[in-house]
Amino acid sequence: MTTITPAEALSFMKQTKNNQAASNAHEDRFFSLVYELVRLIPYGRVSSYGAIAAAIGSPGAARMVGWALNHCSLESETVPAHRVVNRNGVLSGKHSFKEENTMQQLLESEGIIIKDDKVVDFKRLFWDPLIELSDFG
DNA sequence: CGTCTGACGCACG
DNA sequence: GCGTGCGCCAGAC
Repeated sequence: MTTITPAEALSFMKQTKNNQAASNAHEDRFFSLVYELVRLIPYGRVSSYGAIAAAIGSPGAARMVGWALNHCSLESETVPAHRVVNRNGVLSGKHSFKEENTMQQLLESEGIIIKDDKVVDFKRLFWDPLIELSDFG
């Protein structure tokens, strides 16, 4: 696995933006970028599919982010996929984890309160790559 | 091929 | 604030 710094992530993001024409390369990077970016979500914080998609230069590809995380759940050991929820803070991906309540337990173990499959105080805990990483640009 | 189905998100009423 | 409809793109069939 490759652990990257926020600054490197920003660099990736910009590269992706410029490479939108090269669909193959872009497609290859899409998965990697999703994983790299998700790894950057701090402990005890959460982000959304749409935010991740937008951050890697593919706004509107939120479904692809979810698809990438699900289809390649092999990386679940190294990618904190449980920290990615939908735009409402709902744990829409909980069914793809090992147990029905695995995702919730992982989040709760980080101090995040979950009620009715929804992150309590989601607004405050939300981590937007485009905003949080801009400090390093 | 056409169609349906998603770990989604936005516009609209 | 909530339900509905639609756009989105990739895969399954």
